[in-house]
Amino acid sequence: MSKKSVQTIADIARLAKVSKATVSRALNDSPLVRAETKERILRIAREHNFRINAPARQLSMRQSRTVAFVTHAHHKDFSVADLFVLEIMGGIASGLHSSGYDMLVVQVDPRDTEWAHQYLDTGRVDGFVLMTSSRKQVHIKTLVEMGAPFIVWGAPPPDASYCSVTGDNITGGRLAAEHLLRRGCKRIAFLGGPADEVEVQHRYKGYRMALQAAGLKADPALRFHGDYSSASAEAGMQRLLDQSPDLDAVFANSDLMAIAAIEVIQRSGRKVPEDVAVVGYDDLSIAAYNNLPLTTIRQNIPLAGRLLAQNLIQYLQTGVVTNVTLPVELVVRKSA
Amino acid sequence: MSKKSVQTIADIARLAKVSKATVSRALNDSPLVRAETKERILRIAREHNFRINAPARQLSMRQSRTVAFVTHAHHKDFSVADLFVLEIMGGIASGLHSSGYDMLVVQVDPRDTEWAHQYLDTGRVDGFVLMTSSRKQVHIKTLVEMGAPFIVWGAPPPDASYCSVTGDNITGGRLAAEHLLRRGCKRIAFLGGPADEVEVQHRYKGYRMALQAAGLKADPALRFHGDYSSASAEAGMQRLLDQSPDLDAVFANSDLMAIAAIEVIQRSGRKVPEDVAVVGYDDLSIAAYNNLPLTTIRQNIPLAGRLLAQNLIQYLQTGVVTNVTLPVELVVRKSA
DNA sequence: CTGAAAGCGCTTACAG
DNA sequence: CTGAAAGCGCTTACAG
Repeated sequence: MSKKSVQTIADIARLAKVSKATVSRALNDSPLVRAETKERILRIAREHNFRINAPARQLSMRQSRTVAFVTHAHHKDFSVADLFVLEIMGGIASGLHSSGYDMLVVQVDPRDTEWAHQYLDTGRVDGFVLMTSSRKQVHIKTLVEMGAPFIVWGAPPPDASYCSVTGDNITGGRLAAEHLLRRGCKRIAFLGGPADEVEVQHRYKGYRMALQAAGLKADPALRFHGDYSSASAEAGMQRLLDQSPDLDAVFANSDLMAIAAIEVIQRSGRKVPEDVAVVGYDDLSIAAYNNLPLTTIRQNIPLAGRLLAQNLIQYLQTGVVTNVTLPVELVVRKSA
Repeated sequence: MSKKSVQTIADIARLAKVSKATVSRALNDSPLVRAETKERILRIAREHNFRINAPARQLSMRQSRTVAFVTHAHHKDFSVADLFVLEIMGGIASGLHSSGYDMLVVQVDPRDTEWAHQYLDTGRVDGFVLMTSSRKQVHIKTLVEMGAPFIVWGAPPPDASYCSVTGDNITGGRLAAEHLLRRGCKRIAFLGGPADEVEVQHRYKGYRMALQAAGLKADPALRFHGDYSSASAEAGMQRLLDQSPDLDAVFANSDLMAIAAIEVIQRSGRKVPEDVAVVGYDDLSIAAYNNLPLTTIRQNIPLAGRLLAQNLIQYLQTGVVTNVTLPVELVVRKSA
């Protein structure tokens, strides 16, 4: 109601006594317009609170400057199990925002194969950022075949031709095990995520390397793979304890798994970290807040989010494929 | 690359030997087109994997079918303190999705007053959903003055002319206190959120009503207001314990506050729930996962999210203003 | 440096 | 029920 008269570049053009083309150029800071003309136009636009129409611009330029953050909740609804998603999403949103991009969040049904088309072919988004949970091979394959621009959080296969950012999982596994060894632990269990994930394999590799360097070898009986859920961690921890009552440490593949493991350990009458030391992974905010603050491997999640955003945008604009590995660090608190 | 030939309704029109207008009508399921014509067009569109161009449609219809979820992280980045936001966001996204709307997440700087214009005046979104944290009076005022369509989570002032959905806070407070009274507690502390929030006032009112009905009166020394953060809850709980060492129960205004309170209580050498019973609020997923599972007042958060979406869309389409109050329920677990 | 004109891909009065 | 045409508000060759 305030400014019904000045809504389009045509209005500005009229006021500035130039053509729409010139207004458009001025607004886009084109070098093709004389400095004073540009200034005058910009001033008028500002005075009248002019805002360029996004859909018109998108239609004309054939790009949306919008990126879809694709995810699906672990269960039906988002819960604390999706805390990682929340934390990284903040970083992604902020990274996109600082480059003038918007973030659409799309929750896909894991069985849906049309979602990418639904968003890309309609011109609603320019690209996707995928989380580990939505990073099924079939999805990646579809995206690659479509020629869809995307970036994934997580380790790519060696021959991957798409963008990714991932933590340094080998070092992460090594750091966790080394810390535990330094504490004097000898029977260190590996409470892992899914065995078929590269990340998990890398963490195991780092863990094994550390053990070997200490003259120990990885005992298969001390290895368990869950799915990152608390439930799987509880079951796994129980099983490890039953099979190997002498274990004196656990390296869990996520903070949530570590928290669940600690409960099981405590319920068994053992003390953490005295009887069994536990190190987690991720350093989610909850790790520090936990009843027993977690010793864990920090992945710099907000930074990871920002890099996902930046590198996807760079890919969109230049076609450059980047694969970045983020350093991780050990954060010592109370659980080990 | 697969279908360079069939990208627009003009292509479909050519194939179906009708006009673009007819294709458009068929695609929009207009009653103005004969059933068989419609079917034929739809079939052709499907066969060629046609997807309508969103920006063109948005430009033409002057609406984006996109809604902004506006929030700002408690701290710089999202953390477990924003779990409520994550959980409700899931509901909102799913509610929007089922009506064919998309969700943009926009993180606003609390000092920014331009954000609404930036998204609405540019035609990027049709409306906003605001969380309590972004629901500052100044923002609401701006939105109302702009005539911006929006809905807020939280209790509106009695004379509000905008949409809202909120929990039944009076009943929530009453239920919590009644449960504690039923357990035999007599000295029940109120560990509240900000004193100036209607929600908090309502919860206090319900709490006071329950006490009065039991012949007790609310002791001001047992009342503390924080800001929902763990830190404020810790400080508050400590103070309450110092001032009133005889307290035997706490009604915390969020699950996160309850969890923090429990820690302080336990550190003081008291047992929960034996010495001090604690009830939380919200029933976030973390309430059940907590080391000591929380007795709490459940707000059906996913449902709340879905209603926020639905009612905003209804407002966008019909102008009908709704204010819904969601029932709450007591969930008894271990902490009280 | 600037403008006239075409084009982006839809929708929707208007006319039949 | 169907179509021709105008219009949504931008951008960008093209010509000067």
